[in-house]
Formats: sequence, C-alpha cells, structure tokens
Amino acid sequence: MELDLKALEEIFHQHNLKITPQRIAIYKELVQSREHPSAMVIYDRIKKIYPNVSLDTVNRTLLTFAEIGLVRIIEGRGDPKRFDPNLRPHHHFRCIKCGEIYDFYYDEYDALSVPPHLEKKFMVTSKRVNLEGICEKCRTRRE
Amino acid sequence: MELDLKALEEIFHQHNLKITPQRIAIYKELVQSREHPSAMVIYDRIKKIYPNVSLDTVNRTLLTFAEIGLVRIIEGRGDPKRFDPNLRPHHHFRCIKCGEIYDFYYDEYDALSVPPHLEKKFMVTSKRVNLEGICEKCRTRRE
DNA sequence: ATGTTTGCAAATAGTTTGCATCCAG
DNA sequence: CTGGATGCAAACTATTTGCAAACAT
Repeated sequence: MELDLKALEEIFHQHNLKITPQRIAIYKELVQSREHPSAMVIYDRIKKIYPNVSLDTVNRTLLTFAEIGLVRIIEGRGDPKRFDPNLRPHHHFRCIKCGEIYDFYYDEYDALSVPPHLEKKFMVTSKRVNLEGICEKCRTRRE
Repeated sequence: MELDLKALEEIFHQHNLKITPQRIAIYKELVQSREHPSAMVIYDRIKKIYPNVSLDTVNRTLLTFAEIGLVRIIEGRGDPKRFDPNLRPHHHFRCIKCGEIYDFYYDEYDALSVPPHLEKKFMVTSKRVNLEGICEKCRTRRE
C-alpha cells in the first residue's frame, strides 16, 4: 500500500522532483502515522529528528505530494488539511466526537456504479463513501 | 426540501434562537443559492440588501445553523467552509476543475448498508457518497 | 554549475473572540 | 426590560508567498 524508498525515489524522478531528506522524512512520517495527520502534526514530529525543517516545507511538500497523486487531501469540514498516503481504494469513517478518521475497505463500496442519470453529464474519476458516527473509543469512554 | 418562513421560525423557537432579520436573510440566501456557497459568498450577496450585516454574523449564523442541524457543512478539502441547506438525503459530485458541487439523489446510495465488520465498532449516523470528476461545463469548455 | 528546494519572515485568507451596543421577546 | 444577537476591531489559525541561501543532480 505505501511505497518503499526505492519506489518513492522512482516517483520523484518521474515528476522531476529532487530527492531531499525533507521529502523522504515527510513521506515516511505520514505513512507511519495512522491518523491522517495535518501538516502541523507531521511538522511537530519531524522537528525532533530534523530540528531545522520548516513548517512551510512540510506544507509545500504535502501539497506537492497531493499534486502528483502520492497522497490525498482528506475530505473534511475545513480547518487543518489532513493527508492520507493510502492509495488503495478505501473509505473513511469519521468520529464526530474525537475527529479521528478510520480507513476501511469494503468491496461493495468500491463496486458502486455511477448513477445512470449522471453518466452523460459527469465524468467520474473517484468514488468515496464517507461514514460518520461515534467510534468505539468515544462510545465506551463514558457518556 | 427547504423550509418556508413559518417552519423556519418554528425551528428557531425550538432552539431558543431569536428571529432576527439577519438570520432570515442568511437562510433565504443560502437556500436560493444552488452552489453551496461559503460564508463570504453569502455575505457579499446579502450586503446589497442589508448593507450593514457583518461577515462575522454570517459566519456565526451559519455555524449556529449547522449546530442545530438546519444546514450541513460540506465535506471538502479545507479552505472556505461551504454550506448546504438541503436536508434530504443526497450525495455530492464535485468537479475537480471548477470546484462546483452538484447535489444528486440516488436510492441505491441511500440504501447502502454499513460494512458488517464495522457494525460492532462504530455507530454510524451518516452515510454519504462523494463522487469526483469533470462536470459537463468544464468538459465542453475546451481542453 | 544551475535550477530546484529550502528556511525565514512577512503576507494573506478564513475564522473566531471580546466587548459595547442593540433589539427581539 | 433583559438576555441574547449583532457589528466592529483585534486576535488567531492555517496556509501561501517572496526571496536569498543551500543543496541535489
């Protein structure tokens, strides 16, 4: 699902992007974070290893990644953009209490067909199902 | 689908919200805009009729509406929040060129079942399908 | 070498907040 | 009357941009 270093560098080459330590670090951090972090969250973590990366670089890099299709910007209700390195077709459940976003896989959703009445008007390139509700943690955690 | 004045005032009462000209105007403007406008867009339009409403009021009002479930904040990729007064179950197609968001109705999507493996863990309160692609306008408009 | 990328600082966009005034009930 | 709602200005958060220095190729 995520790329190893070799494949990552290959992608960079394909898009004429230089292989910089920042880009590698940002991608790695994003991949091993399971919670679809924002630029700020990634920045905070990376700072500990590379104290002189700037938040701007994290932002620019993530946007670059999004442009070349390496990551997706998650659909949400504004505020900090959050990023998803998972390129396999998948869907999201968002907890309305804690804001956590969980990936899940479900063939039935992947196989959804485009509504016939839209097919003539729109060229559909992506289909995603977004579920919302209360996650396990928040449900058991009182209330 | 949208509420008439009577019903709207009724809703306000139910939530102990006062009936102010600003709230009425903002709701009306939102309802008759078919393009899921942002606070700023609504503000610009309303200003022409009520030159002294403030953008803050528009923002606060829309957030209040969202809290009481009168409107929904649309799922998007950050930046300006956009609002949807359509309470009927429906889904969205977003054009990746122009950013326009189109409502559509499709029983098959409404009837989606929650994946069995999630049912134990999550309490699902909302299911939405988001399609993306190129809309008719952008497809015919060259390129 | 050289063109891209980076870090910094400043600018911008969007939204939120504090507070005095105003107005709906 | 009176508490909630509004308008204004300032604060804040997230993101973007200009530019010189640094780095990858």
